Amino acid sequence: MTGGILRRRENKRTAVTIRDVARASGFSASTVSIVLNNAPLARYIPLPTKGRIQKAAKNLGYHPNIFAKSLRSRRNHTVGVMVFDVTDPYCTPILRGLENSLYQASYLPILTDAHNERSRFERYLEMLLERRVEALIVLANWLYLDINLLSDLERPGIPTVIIGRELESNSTSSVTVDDEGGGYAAVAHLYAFGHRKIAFVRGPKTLSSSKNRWRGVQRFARDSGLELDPKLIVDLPDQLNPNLGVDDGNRMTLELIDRKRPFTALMAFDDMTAFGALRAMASAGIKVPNRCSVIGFDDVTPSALFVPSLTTVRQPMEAMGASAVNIVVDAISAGADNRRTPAVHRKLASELVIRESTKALS
Amino acid sequence: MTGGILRRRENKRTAVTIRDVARASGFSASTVSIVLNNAPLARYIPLPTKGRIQKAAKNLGYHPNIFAKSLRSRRNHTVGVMVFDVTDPYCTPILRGLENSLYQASYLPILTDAHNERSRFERYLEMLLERRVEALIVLANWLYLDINLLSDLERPGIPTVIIGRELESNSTSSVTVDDEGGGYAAVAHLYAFGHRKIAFVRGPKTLSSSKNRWRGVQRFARDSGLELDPKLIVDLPDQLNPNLGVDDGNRMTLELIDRKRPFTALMAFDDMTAFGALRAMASAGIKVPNRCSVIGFDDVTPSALFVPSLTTVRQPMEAMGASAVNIVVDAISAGADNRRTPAVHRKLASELVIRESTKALS
DNA sequence: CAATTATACAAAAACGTTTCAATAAAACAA
DNA sequence: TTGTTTTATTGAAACGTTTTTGTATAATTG
Repeated sequence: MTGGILRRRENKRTAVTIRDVARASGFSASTVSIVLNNAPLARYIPLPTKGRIQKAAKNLGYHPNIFAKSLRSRRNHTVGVMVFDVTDPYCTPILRGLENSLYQASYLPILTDAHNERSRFERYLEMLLERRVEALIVLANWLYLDINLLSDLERPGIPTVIIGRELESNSTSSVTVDDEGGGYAAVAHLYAFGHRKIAFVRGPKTLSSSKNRWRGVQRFARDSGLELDPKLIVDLPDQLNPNLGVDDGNRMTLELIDRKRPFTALMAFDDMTAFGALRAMASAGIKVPNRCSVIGFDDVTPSALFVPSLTTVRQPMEAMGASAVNIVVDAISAGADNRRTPAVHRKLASELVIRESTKALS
Repeated sequence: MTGGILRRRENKRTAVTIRDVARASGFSASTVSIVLNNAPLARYIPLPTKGRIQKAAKNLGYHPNIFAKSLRSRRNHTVGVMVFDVTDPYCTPILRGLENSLYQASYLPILTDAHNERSRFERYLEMLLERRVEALIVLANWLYLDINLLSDLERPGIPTVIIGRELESNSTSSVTVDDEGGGYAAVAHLYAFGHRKIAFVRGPKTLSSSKNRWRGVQRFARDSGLELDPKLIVDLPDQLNPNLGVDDGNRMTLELIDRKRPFTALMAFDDMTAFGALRAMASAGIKVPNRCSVIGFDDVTPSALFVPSLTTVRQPMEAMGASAVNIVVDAISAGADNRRTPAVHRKLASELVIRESTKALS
């Protein structure tokens, strides 16, 4: 009645094993294994034999037991992906990039989310290592707890790459965006549009990207002679939830407005902050971009949807994900050949995306 | 020099096994296993013995090899999570819910993203089954290719739940939101605010949530006597990318405006569509909510951030994720005890969230 | 005191692969 | 012819667990 050849030993829900294939094809389990895996020895096996074995395997619907396979080969084609907060829209495009490249390399990701809690991060790290993932990709978005996280990540003997942040010790690979260049480009854009009174909502001090973006701003200021007015600079507080960046951005912008120090453009730490700023401006009756331009950073998905759509500095997030996979996959195969690979550090260029929220001063 | 007791057999990077623990503690491997797993027999093992074994294990830094463990127990505490598009903001909160509940149950998720491609979905399904994931959670966001997907999902003999859609055949568990109730609540809200000329941008016809939300609208219309003007109803085209819903929403709204048929409120299929509508209104110079109210559906993260923030019908996404995990975890343990579980279908209530984009007619 | 019954542990048999070493036949070389 | 290499296949030994069964002792019973 069933189309296929068999149902398996009646009641017992036992899977078909390599020995079943051996029996059905009339060869030994060894030969079957050799043929089905195209092992080196397969060179000596004549075509007809191969054919019979493959046919038998297909007929029986044979799928090698992956546990047994892993036990022997000590590999499982799985990598651990650790994010600090999935709900951060910054994550998703990177996840997409990771997934896509992993798929092409026939790896599967185990996803963990630390909720920005150190203990949870450690527990997950433990779990992933116990499962013998072949590599670790850490998505360090909005990450404060770095001090000894570093040591945690250097312990395990598997390829590791961290996205979005470079560890002080260079021994762990990293993929970052050129924050400084991005910061530079952002002010440069405002400046080119004629803005001179520019307000800044900087990121939390402990975030390295904060520092780097600001460094870019300073460099541009020196290069161009732009004056950075301390009265127009505020800092986001340290804060564990990226989505709350909006509230902080809103609050800081209101404070800025409150200072009665006029400005015609505002550069926000990131897009979330910029959203908050837009809201603050709206509530203060300041039209964007007519009375004030606003620029963000990251180019998260909502930025294009907002009204007005947000001018921002795009991080090539999918590419960053792809790059990270690239690094660990290389390292994995190097490890398989007993070659040693040095850590690699890639810094990707950011790109200015001009939309509606910035406008030339008339 | 090293704090811990040992480095392992010098050069050979071989892990510490249960036999090492046995040797170090002076007991047999069986005993060690029994103690470390708290197997039933552990009842007969005196405390001192347990102590010595645990100490030895800790000293050696013993971690059971999970491959071997899985091979014996045929379990791996892993579930497959299949989404159709991670970049859909609707996914993230659900993912968070899934992750959180899985964590509590000590399961780890393998995440796959079908990119809305049938072939990719099938390949991933294959991969997950080969890995013997213990359950499957399918996140059917923005899903068109359901016709034989259904049969695919009923084949594998593992607990499966589908979020966001109910399959015609009831044999696969599902977690859905009360779309009809949500649709009802949405119009009811507009109606309560005095709106009578209401425009609708309905979802793609092939989406079951489209139909159900509309059914809710119709039911309210009957209940209240509200007249649904066909001239004020447009449909989103079938379309594979949820993020493009914004463009479509924009286009459809412009068309609606073009019809010169006045309306004071617009109900969009979902938040993405509503964002498009907001943009269309802005470009047509229609102020929201003063001249026209707009309501969405879903309550994706950006909805709260928009200016004006979006009134919408919230799907309890985290709860949906949690509920799905709940269902499969129950089914897994039922399966372990050889009990049979029937498919369960949960329909969660939606919740109206009133924000700035709707306003009472004055 | 003999006969049970608990208690405390261990040997060995799986689980399903892959791979090494062995064997045997065939092909080739001298 | 004999000896060597190539071709074709296999048995058995891992991989590191868990679990079943077995065997001692020690404690308990009648």
